[in-house]
Amino acid sequence: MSDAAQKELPKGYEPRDVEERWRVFWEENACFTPKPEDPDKAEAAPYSIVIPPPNVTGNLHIGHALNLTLQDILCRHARQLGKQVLWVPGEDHAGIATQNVVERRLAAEGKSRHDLGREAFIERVWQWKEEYGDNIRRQIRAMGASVDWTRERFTMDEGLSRAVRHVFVRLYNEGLMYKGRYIINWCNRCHTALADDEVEHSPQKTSLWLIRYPLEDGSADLVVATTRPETMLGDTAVAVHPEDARYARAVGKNVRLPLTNRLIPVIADGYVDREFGTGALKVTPSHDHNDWHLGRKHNLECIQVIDDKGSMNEHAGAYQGLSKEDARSRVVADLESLGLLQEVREYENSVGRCYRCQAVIEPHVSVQWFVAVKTLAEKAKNAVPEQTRIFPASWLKTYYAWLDSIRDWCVSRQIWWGHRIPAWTCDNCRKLLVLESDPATCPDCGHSAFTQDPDVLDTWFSSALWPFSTLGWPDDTPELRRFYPTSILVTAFDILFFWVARMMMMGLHFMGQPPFLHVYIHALVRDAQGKKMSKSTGNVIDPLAMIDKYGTDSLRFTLAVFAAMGRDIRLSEDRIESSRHFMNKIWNAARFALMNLEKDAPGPLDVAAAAALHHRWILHRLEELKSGQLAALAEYRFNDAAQALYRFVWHEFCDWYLELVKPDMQSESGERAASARFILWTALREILILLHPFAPFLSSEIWNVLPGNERSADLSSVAFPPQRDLAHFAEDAERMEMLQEAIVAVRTIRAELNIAPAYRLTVLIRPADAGAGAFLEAHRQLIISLARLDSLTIDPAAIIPRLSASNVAKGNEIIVPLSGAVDCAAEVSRLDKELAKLDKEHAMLSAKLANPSYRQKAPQDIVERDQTRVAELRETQGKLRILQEKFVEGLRRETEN
RNA sequence: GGGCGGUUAGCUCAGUUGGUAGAGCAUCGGCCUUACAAGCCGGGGGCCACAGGUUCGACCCCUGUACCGCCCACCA
Repeated sequence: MSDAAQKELPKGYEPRDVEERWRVFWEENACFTPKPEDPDKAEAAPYSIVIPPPNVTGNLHIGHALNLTLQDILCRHARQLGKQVLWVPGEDHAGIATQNVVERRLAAEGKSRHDLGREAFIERVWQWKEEYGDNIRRQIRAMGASVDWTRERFTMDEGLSRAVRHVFVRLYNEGLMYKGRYIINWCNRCHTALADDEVEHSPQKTSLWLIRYPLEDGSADLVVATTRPETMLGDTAVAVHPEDARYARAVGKNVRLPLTNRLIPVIADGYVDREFGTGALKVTPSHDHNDWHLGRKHNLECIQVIDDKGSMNEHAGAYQGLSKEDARSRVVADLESLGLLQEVREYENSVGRCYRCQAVIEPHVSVQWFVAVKTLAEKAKNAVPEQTRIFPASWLKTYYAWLDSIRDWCVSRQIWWGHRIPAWTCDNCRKLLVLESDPATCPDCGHSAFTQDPDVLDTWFSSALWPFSTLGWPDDTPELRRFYPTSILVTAFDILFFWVARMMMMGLHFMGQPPFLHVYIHALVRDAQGKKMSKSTGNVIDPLAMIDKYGTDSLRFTLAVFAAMGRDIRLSEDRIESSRHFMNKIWNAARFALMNLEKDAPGPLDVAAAAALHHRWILHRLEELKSGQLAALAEYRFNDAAQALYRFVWHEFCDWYLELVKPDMQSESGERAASARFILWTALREILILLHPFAPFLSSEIWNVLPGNERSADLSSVAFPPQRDLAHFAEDAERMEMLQEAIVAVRTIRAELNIAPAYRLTVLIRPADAGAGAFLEAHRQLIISLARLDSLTIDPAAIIPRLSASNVAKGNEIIVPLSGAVDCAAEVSRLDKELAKLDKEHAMLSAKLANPSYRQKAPQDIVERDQTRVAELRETQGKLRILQEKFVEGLRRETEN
């Protein structure tokens, strides 16, 4: 940091000037690039995280910012604890999403992907990726993420593609990957199959049509209820409940399907809900998931009437060529004219939509590749919580429930952008070959012409391998040996199933160990309406705008301080602004310290024997902060850690300690100033270290100019400050409160009686006892300085002047003689108010203590504490009343004279 | 239908093992006290959703109710 060499800080903190220099510094010095085989680090514990790879298509949104912030806090903290840390960055190719984006671009040029052809289209997507992958890289970098860029990965890069093929082939050979005909979720717009969890359900107003299906023998009509009349053309049965008396006679007979005149059987199945609709269900195995299962069970024919573009096909007879929407109206109209439409009811059901493009999903029967997940899911389930712990644990149930109800995973997608399925068919003998490398000759017939399966794999297939594929698997690499399993996965709950559960399955199956020891599931950052932000809806907030306006550290600190476990964050700009205030506060505290410190590091001094009270106090509090932070971060209580830091730095270090230290600095005594300098320097130094995981830029910048540090001092490599045993300061720290209360008492009188802050008061203190008197006497300078006094008399026998405002603090009577024009009524009512407050507390406590069972059953220390408090209150009230009476009397004599 | 979470100051939210509540912003009063007006000092403001229960004692534990939100499964 050569150009930041002047050991002086500008007046306000300007993040923009500072941040970029540090990003460059960290990269140029390879600060976050661990060497797994470094003998010096052999003793260090490994700590690793793989980044949840953002989509190449998107911009980083505020949710990513939260995700990155939390991971970075953990990584930087782990480095401070002496661990060898690897954080692997990377991006996801996001099959459907990316293809959609590029296709939209092509559409703007009036072209479709088919105009380009597969090769050229994929080339086009790669170009897009190069452009936008860089965008995301810049944004991760902007957040200050301490990732190892030398190990950046992309789900479609060569190594990961190899891992994907390897996994596919092994699963196939193990019988866990199979090709089968099945009903799947089909998106007409994306023109591909989707996995069950890629379908989002939302309510929709529609109608329930009641249609009459005449029995073949003409004895009666069966009335079925449906929300999709157009699919009736593909009906192959009508199902009723086996115990439904209304339909008992119809079971086993046939009905004549209207509009087609096909005969279809009436079957009985317990699946049918007698209460719903008419209790008779039309069964269309080709176009409904439940009907598909029913059809399989009853060996029903499967007639597909809607094609993969959403139009009626040749099996739809007269309706062929119509869109499914047009077919619906025509079918309904035709039924009505035939008198077969009994009723139309208003109805609301939920309709499945594509999670990428929101188009309505059509159940569709086709040949797809599936992963048999039963055994994999079982392993994933059993590994939690013994091998992998989930935070917060409330997600356990959800995790188990999902794995319990999981169905085979449809992994083939009919798009072009993605990992091509490594399966070939021999052009000659039709043999299917599943291989890691392209086949040369057919093992059966010796021919060498093959056709590769045109489909690609689900994006989440490669994502599932991420924790080990990024470390070099299937090769046996030093990274893999050192850093697998990873320490923790940090992610939002919305991809718990898509991603986390599948990583667990694949990691356990292929590595024999779970992919991570801990999973921390953080909040979702929601928009102003509390709605989930998503790339496809476009309601995202650009964290870069916040960074630009308030600085990265402010954004990071805000996200951390609100990251309470298990609760969503609704982010607003004024919160980020208040974090900026905090950053600036620290900056100025540092400026003050630097003004008072000398060029070289002060000291050394025996901290455990620190002389003055305020030094002992701040050091003691600092130790408490340190152990608090260690505990909080170990349990992922980011908000607790950040909040404790905030309170300590602002309200203890700045509000009190810096003020207390001012007189030291001006002191004649060189020794006193020297020890103050050392403690100030020590406290600031450690504050910066504690702050660093949360605000890496600001802390680094200040660290860099702190006396005693080299010009290129790198805070990111500085260890967490060793803890000191300062338990013997605890009593001093407590007595500090007496001082603070006395000072506040004077300030309150000043404020409420409207005495100018600049006016130097004369104050008398009648101490509670000899001990308090000696104590206050010993620290009279601090009181004079912080309460802005002219003179201070500490004397148990001090005469109370006629007109004087007063307060009682820990039994000490604080008396401020008044002169000149004073608002006397204000003082009387102030004391009234004060007394009323004490009365209330006194009444509450004495009622409690009057209860015999309380005195009997409550823990002794609690009872004693209350008793002490009551005695204290009584004493304070007594003194305050006397002081008030004296004041009133003084007033009266004034007026008499 | 199943599961999860929420209800605390005007707003947005914290609250570690039960000992009657805190922050930020907002608000009121006073201050350019030479680190910081992005600041300092002081004040006001809460039957902790409601009803029961356990307990000496409940924001906290248990049961139920109301409203809000999310996830999963979906009755055609």
